[in-house]
Amino acid sequence: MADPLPPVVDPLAGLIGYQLRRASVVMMADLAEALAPHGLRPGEVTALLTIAANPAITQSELGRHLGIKRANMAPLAATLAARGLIDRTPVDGRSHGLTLTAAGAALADRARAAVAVHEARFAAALGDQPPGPLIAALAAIRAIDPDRGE
Amino acid sequence: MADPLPPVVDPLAGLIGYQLRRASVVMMADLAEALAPHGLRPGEVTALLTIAANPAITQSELGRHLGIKRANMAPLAATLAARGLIDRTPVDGRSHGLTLTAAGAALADRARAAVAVHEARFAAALGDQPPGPLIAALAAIRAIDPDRGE
DNA sequence: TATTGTTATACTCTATAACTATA
DNA sequence: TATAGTTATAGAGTATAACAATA
Repeated sequence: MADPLPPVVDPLAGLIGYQLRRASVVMMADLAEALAPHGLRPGEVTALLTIAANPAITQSELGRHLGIKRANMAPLAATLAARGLIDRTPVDGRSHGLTLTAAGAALADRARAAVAVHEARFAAALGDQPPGPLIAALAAIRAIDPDRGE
Repeated sequence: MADPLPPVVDPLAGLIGYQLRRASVVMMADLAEALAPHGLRPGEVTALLTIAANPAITQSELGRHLGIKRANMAPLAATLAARGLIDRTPVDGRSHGLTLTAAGAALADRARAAVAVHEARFAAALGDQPPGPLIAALAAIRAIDPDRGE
């Protein structure tokens, strides 16, 4: 009979960075699928939900908070405005305050619900483990370079 | 005096997916910096270290294991071969077995050391928490869609 | 002088589709 | 019919540089 194939030896299994990256790819792909029916992508939802919680936040504040550079924030905000989801009103001569429109608030509500279902699926995968320590560990890793992405 | 700026409210802080993504970006950027002096990128190192641990592994096996599609594995393997880091020897008429050259093994050793230093910096950020539960949680998340990336 | 917003551009990673050759 | 490898191509996300307008 045929020799059983030797299993692949995985020298990366114990690496935090590797497992972090693989888990992130899986979860982002699942989130993208969950949001697609709403016509939204992950980055657009983080913007919508943060604007909902911070009316009149400026583009640069939003970008700093989400780790999105100004150069990449501009087309994102322009897209949301063109779709009638946010209003951009000048706060001074150079800053725009971002606020959800009624349509944007309604879509944010639907997106928030979709995100909650998606999150619950993954939280369940942790089994007995509560998500708190995981989130704390991830926040600690992020804090090593909090300015990454600004 | 000026009003203190109201702090930004973060509705995403409790989301596993968001923290996972942000932590992954920070850690991948740091890894890329740690590997740049060796002329390697993160994806190339995962390939080198996995080939080192699995001599004569085929491209498709390697890609399945690392979550890299065949279409993206081809140029990666071609680059490593062109740099003299791996040998590609036919196992049958259609598969290539990948093995490190002496230069590839030497570079893999240096890369492994650089990765260990990088990993230790991040493990230290966890403070009292041992990395085991974090890695287990990340592996559980990945297991929700283990075929992602094949 | 520093900040905000914008545009242009490039690089990396990931993805699908189509093709050839071989099992 | 399925698998291995390749090529071409497209879509996101992230990055820098340069610019105009404003603080």
